[in-house]
Amino acid sequence: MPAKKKNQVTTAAPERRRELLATAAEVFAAQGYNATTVRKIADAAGMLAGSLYYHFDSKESMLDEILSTFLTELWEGYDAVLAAGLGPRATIGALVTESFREIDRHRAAVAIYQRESRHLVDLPRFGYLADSQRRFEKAWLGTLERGVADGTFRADLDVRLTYRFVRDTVWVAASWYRPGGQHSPEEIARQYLSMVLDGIAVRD
Amino acid sequence: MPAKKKNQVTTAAPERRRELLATAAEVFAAQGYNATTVRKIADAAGMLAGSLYYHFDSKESMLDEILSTFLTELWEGYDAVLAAGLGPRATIGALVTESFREIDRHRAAVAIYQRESRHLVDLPRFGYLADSQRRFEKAWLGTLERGVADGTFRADLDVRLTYRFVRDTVWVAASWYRPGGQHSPEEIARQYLSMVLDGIAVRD
Amino acid sequence: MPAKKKNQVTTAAPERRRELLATAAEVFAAQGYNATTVRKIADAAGMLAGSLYYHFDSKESMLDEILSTFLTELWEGYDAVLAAGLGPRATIGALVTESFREIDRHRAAVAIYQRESRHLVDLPRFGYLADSQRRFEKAWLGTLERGVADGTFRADLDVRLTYRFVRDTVWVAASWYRPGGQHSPEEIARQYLSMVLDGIAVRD
Amino acid sequence: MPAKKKNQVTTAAPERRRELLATAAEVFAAQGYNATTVRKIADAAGMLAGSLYYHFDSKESMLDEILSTFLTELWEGYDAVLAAGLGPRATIGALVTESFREIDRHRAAVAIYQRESRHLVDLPRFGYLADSQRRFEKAWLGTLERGVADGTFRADLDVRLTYRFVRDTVWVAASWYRPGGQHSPEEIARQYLSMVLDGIAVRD
DNA sequence: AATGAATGAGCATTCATTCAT
DNA sequence: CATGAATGAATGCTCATTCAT
Repeated sequence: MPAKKKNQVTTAAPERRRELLATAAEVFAAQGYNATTVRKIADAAGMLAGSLYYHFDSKESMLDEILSTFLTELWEGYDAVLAAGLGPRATIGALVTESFREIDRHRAAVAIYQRESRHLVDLPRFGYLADSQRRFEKAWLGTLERGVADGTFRADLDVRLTYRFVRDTVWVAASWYRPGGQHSPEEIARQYLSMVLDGIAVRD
Repeated sequence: MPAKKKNQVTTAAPERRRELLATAAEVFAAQGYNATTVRKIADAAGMLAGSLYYHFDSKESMLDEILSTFLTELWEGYDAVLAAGLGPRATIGALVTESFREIDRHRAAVAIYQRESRHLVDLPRFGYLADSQRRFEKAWLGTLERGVADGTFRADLDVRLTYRFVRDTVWVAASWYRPGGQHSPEEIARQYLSMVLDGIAVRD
Repeated sequence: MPAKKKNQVTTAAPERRRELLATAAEVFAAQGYNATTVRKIADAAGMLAGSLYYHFDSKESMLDEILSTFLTELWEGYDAVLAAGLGPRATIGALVTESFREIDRHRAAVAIYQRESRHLVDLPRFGYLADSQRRFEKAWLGTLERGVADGTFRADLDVRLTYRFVRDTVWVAASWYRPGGQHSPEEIARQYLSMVLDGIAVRD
Repeated sequence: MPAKKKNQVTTAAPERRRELLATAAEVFAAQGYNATTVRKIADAAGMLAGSLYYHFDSKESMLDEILSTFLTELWEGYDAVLAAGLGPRATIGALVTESFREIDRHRAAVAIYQRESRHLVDLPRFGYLADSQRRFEKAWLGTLERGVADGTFRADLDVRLTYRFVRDTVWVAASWYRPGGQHSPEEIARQYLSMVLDGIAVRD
């Protein structure tokens, strides 16, 4: 969705570009977008601040590219799950698992998204964030409602509240998750699903 | 904007201070601490930027006072719960309920805390944040472990993971909760507890 | 020379005014005029910054009154010396002695004068500083020239250089002189005169 | 304003730094450190205020570099004199001459030093000023004492008073001295020495 | 591709001053 | 006389961005 303008040299090392974006994403995630100066990114990349402008139009366009790349990949995964025609419980399970895989792959982008998306949504350039949020809500809320309708999920809970609960529960994990830790994304997904679906209390 | 006639001389000053802090907290919560300029706070308070310095030493000291006031009140509530000698399940219930009450009373402070505490911890001035986090973990993790030991909570889940799950689940609500909405803090607490303890799936 | 305007209440405690000016002079001398905030003066006087404006029009008018009071008194002393019709050597001696007496009485004012007069001269309000400097130069330089003419002072020295030498030698003492120290002003004057007139080397 | 064509690449940078420091020193000397705004320095250098921060960390670090550069050079000269093993009278002569040469070379730095060193000494960063003052006193006072002991200088004068007299007499000259004037530093030194050593009065 | 140097807008903070009470 | 609260201009400094080399 974000347009890459002014890049006359499309053939020039897209590899370098990806490296620089990964570096920028780490710094954004660690310090926050606003608190991250272009100089810090440049330091981390071993160059001078001005040199970054050869590769990117602006600090904002780096953020844009980081977030849009992440969301594009996220939706590839989600769309595959949603197209599989699974039942409500299996769909929730697959979405949660897919989400933790994305957290594993794009930890920095997810952390940035969590922290910054609320105010970015207002900028025209980041309109796709709002689109994504709408699709996101539709996918999760719809699945929950289908599950309530067919008796898979409890009918005595407020569905919107439940949606927020499940959504937050998953994504907030990006704030403490570190790739390569003791739990694999799939293992974390399994435990989270178990808690969300069956609760933490022992059954009577 | 809130028109408060000046009280009988002696109570006037701390009242103004509280008003200004409430204003600042709203702006910090809405825009983030770094992105909030002193001018924005002053605008919201109907005065000029420099005038704020008659009441406060610095922007940072406003943040400090907002957070420390909130944490002081939070711990009054938590300490009362922990001193009550309840069982694990009732303790978790009371902590969750108390937490949502605090979110109701200090929504802005909680949102600020969520967004900023990670990097503030490094500043000596905000050392009490680290103290609070330690006590927090001890209270929640301890209660969960007691519950696993006495058979209240499931033993097949990773306790640290469960701790994070419950903790985040509760506090992240500050990002969407709006006081005066359709659910009271107690109602939200009840639904959250029901999800966390018993799960969202219908029991077989 | 500086006009005291807007003091409707001329009968009101001139004593208090003098106290406040003495306080201000000490702070100006210790920290420099620019680095002295009105609040520091008020602190030293045991009141709030705004309250000083009941007594004085501005920070600058305090400075004005301090310097003009000092110069008025200085010229009373100098004029008496110059009117006495002494010879060049006795005149220089009397001027030096009188100068150290002024340093003793107005140490703060002298220190302020030394530090600030150069740039104050440019302000219309402080035009009397330039007048004073001209009269000063005339008195000292004239006396030196008379002394050279009548064989009292050496003719092989540049008179202007000698003038600056004697002038600086005396006044710079205000930067280290502390009233009530081990040397009286008269004793310091005697030693200074001895050095300036006869030199520090032992005569062959 | 001083048009220097860019040197052969490598020498360019430190040259610019030196130019900017010279400009800053002139403004500091003319207006006082506190009264000098960064914008004034920038104006004098033909750039914007913010641009100075590409070259220097802060206004204070400019002052620091100006003073430490001056003191380093001063002590090179003084140390050479002190190491020469001259008698007291020749040592005083050489020190005075060297001092006027430094005033000639670093007029602005000397004026700044005179005006600001008293309060700068308290800042840890400027601790070297106190060191320098101690060495300074040791060099001059020691030489005077040696001179009194061997009969070169008068024994009837207070040595500390004499020290202050000689010290101030020399350095205060920086406040009126203009390089390129009618007297060379050496000529001024000769006249000063003649006055200090032999006095301005004609010998009986 | 990258550097060095500069721009210009904006920021937190200070401070002399004002004024109703 | 003095206070408490505010003003508004200025200050040192930061930072995204530009651009000639």
